[in-house]
Amino acid sequence: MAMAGTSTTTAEVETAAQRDRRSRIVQAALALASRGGYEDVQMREVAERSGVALGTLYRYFPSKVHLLVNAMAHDLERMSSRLQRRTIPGETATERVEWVLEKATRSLQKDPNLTEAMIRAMMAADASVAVEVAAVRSQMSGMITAAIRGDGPEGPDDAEYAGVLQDVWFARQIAWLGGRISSADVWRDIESAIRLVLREHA
Amino acid sequence: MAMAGTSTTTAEVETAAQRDRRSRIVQAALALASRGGYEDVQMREVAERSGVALGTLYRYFPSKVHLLVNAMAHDLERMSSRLQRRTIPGETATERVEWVLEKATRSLQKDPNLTEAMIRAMMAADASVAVEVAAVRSQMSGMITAAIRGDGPEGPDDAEYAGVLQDVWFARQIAWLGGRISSADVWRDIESAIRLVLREHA
DNA sequence: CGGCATACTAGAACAGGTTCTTGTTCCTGT
DNA sequence: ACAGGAACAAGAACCTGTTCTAGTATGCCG
Repeated sequence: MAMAGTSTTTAEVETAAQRDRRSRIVQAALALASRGGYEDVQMREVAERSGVALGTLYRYFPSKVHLLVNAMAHDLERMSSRLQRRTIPGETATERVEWVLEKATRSLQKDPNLTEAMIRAMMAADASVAVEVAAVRSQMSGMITAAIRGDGPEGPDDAEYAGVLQDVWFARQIAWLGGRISSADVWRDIESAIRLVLREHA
Repeated sequence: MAMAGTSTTTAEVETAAQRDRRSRIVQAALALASRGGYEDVQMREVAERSGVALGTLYRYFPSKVHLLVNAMAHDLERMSSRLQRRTIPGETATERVEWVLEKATRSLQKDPNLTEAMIRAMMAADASVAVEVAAVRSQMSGMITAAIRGDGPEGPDDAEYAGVLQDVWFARQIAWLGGRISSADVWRDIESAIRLVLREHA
């Protein structure tokens, strides 16, 4: 009885082959998402393309939503680390946040199908995906707060600003997916929200 | 050819029996949503409970999302017309908006399963549901702008404020559904967004 | 009344996400 | 090397939203 734990069980570590499978799965999902959006990411085809059995796919990602939210976190991570490697241009917080969010928006909307798949997955996420969703939000919050403070000190309300802006950002993306506003409106509305939230932040 | 139109075709009018069916369907959907949320609203059971064939259900509401968004619009309409019949209490725009949104939030969260079903449907809505979704948003915007102006004149930015607040409101509901924040946090975050957006509005 | 389009019923059929079953392969500790 | 369990493959099976089919009922126009 004693010493229950990490002996025979997998625990946390993955073999190289497993990292490989996981990566192939994510790549297949991204490719399919890019081709036809959320509904075109079919689990049977993801499995086939990544050369794993359907059951194995479900062992790695317990649902389609998990898979896509994971892929989104992965994408944002890349973008975020690219950002950290440079100074965000702009004199004011407003300018810097506009720069960052425009870059993020543009980068995502360059591939509308992929964006649609990711946003839709974020929206469909229930409590079982909380951890993955939190990772995505944390990435975005980090980018926004970094832009707010520029090279200055952190403000006490920065996190709150970032939260509201992120909410608006997602909501506008959904409105776009829902055909209620155009792609151009997305950016116009986000920009206006930035000015509204960050007014008086010279 | 001439005079195409409302002769034999159904056009817009519904017989009493049809209004009745439609109402029974919505009621059945609401009951099921209240029982177990979005996933418990199963189209076969809605059909059975409302005494119509599955095909007929789909004639009235072309998808589960249409059905639930419609139900939500119906609900908000009741709430909105109740609001219009009284004066919103509060000295400042902030107080009045807080009053209205808290009432709306509380009213919805009194039945969490029902709320979950409706919000999830709103999020899942694609372009084909744009009209119904627009109706819901318009109801909410109306309530918020009415609260902002109180008995005063309409401000030029009221619609924008209402839009941002509504985005935050929905986003916080989703965060709650996604298990990322608690029911109490929902209200705290919305309140803080109201103050942020409406600051300096005495 | 006789057509005739439309609405409706009952139920099968289809589609894609998810789960389950059976047999095989890989890894780990001894 | 080997026993035993975890991971995997292949595919059937299940569930629920959606669509389709065949037959029946209903209302309407001549």
